[in-house]
Amino acid sequence: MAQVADRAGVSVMTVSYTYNRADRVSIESRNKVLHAAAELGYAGPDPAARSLRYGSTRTLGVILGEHLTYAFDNPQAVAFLAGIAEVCADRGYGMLIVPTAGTADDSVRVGQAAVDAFVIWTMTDDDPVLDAVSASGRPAVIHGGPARGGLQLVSIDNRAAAFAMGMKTFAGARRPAILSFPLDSARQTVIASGVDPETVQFPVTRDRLLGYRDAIIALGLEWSDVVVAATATNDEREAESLAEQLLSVDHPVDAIAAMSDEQAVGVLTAAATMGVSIPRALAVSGWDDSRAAAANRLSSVAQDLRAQGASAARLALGAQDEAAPVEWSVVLRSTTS
Amino acid sequence: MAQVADRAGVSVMTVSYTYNRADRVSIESRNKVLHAAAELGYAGPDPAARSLRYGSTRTLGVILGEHLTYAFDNPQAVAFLAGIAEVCADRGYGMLIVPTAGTADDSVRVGQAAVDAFVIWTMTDDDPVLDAVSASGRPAVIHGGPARGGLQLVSIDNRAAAFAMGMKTFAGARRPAILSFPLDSARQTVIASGVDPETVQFPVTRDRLLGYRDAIIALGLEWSDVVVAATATNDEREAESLAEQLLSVDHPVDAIAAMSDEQAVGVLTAAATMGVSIPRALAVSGWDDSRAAAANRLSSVAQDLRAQGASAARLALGAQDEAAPVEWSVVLRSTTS
DNA sequence: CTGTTAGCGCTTTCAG
DNA sequence: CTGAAAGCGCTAACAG
Repeated sequence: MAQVADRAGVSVMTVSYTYNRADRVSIESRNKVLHAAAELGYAGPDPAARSLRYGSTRTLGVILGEHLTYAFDNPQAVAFLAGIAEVCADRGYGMLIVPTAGTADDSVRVGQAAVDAFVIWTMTDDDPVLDAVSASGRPAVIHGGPARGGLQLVSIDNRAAAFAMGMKTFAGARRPAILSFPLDSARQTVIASGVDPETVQFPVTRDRLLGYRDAIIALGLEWSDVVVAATATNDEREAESLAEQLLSVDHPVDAIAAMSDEQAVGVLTAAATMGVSIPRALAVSGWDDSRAAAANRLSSVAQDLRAQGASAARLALGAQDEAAPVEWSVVLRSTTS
Repeated sequence: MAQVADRAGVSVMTVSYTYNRADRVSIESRNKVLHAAAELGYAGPDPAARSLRYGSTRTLGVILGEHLTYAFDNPQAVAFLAGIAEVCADRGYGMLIVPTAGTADDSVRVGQAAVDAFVIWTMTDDDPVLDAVSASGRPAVIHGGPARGGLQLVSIDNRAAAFAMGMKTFAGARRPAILSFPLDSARQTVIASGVDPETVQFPVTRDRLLGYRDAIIALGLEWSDVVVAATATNDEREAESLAEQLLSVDHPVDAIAAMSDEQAVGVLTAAATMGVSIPRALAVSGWDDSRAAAANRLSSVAQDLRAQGASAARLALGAQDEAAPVEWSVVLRSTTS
């Protein structure tokens, strides 16, 4: 900038004004500056220097709890990100994806991220990255959970929603089952019964299991009999194969509540293949009320992830008045009776 | 940092060393510093100040030519992003998504992005954002196109690949058609014949149309007879509905080359619904050789978008030796004869 | 092992 | 409308 000022025969302040307060500069000076800049290949004020001076980077950090590949594979996460992006674009903020690799460096990266605030996508309760975020002293909003002192939370009440949907899905069932997201960071495919929801590290998954358990108990069924099948990723085909297993035993399950529409559609495919009648012999419900849910006439829990992303971003960037609880609803179609 | 130094009774350099060259500091001083930092709630060196001092932000900028929602909806784009993220995570770089809104501000945002280099995902030839990138003087790698002086390019040879696949898909056909991505930024759904590929603004789409035309001509068919159906987005259902139209006329088309596997699967669904035999009455080919392609026994052009993302990121970040052309191949399954 | 000095490129403040 | 001075928080380079 000093060079440009020299060449244009003005002071640095005139150059600075030219880029920031065009109205404070005479057209004459302005032209001289722009000329000199063009000759020197100067493209405008250095963003890093500005950030230092302003004390703000005008950038929002986004931390994905899962490996980036999983995150992008997950339509819910993608909708959430799109909501964040919308707010960033709107306010002229950049959106910095902090790449986490599940190693100790992650915390370092969080500390070194040049951002004004963070939005965090679902992670485990004990993730050290959360400590790094707290330590950084920057505002942060977590989606899903875990709740954490000083960090704000944007989420539907997963437990209540799971309870509501569980009451519909499991109504009249004798052998209900749950198709779950992974129960721990090992992400192993498991089929088990009598799972203690409290041992699950992912807050969203835990809350949903708790809600389903509430429903099971309210319906007079025995939680310890309920089979929980957890997939490694949110994958339709994996869900299909698990569902086949659940349906091909002597006393097959007669209701499956899934944690995503992708999983639920996999269940429907398995049922179709095996000639199991829906919802007579098997009730099925999904989660998120995606296009796939509507297309398959699937009952599903509706929530607007995109709006939640936008809301989380606004909150992180300093909107105070947004503590309104997030809405959800149970959408009943023809896969539950 | 000065405050921490004061409180710890050392100089600022000792504080700086504590965070950057722990080995250059005695354990004693180190502890004093960390104590003081903890008391003051100091979380380590300010990233913005560092960027200024280092002359580098350790952040890679990513510019998506399409609206973010489309970009995230597109599995190819997502794979590409995952490849970039991988390299960033590996090198400790941040990944800044520059939100573009299709307005004049976009160029401003590019200029103000605090990044060392850019990776750009397919955009139109005349996008002003490209000028902003050039003007910023930072290294940039474009995926797909357009080629641009000074900017590097990572892409398969779309024209050659389309030619190769066209020769297989259209072989023996009498009424071939092409299911295309949008032909211009208006993104309108259109069905037309005799489309001039050169008028198409998106380089990737243009090159593929050129390649298909090469094949049509090589097979002795008439390009002006060939129907080009362009979808508004890369959507399976939209492709299905377009395919239904192409198949429900008096002389239905007998070969459809699509530009994505999602589109091609939509075509297969339409054919199944209408009882059209594949590949006897209708040959179909897709693009990208996704999991869906394998699952549907779909012939498809294979390319590794994730690897291309990684390669683009490395190139942007300064790898010199990577000018190797990107590989692709034609995978023939049972939807072509 | 620790400290001093200088300056990265910019903009706020205040004075013409 | 334009400019001079000061300093944002940090670290390279060089002493001690």
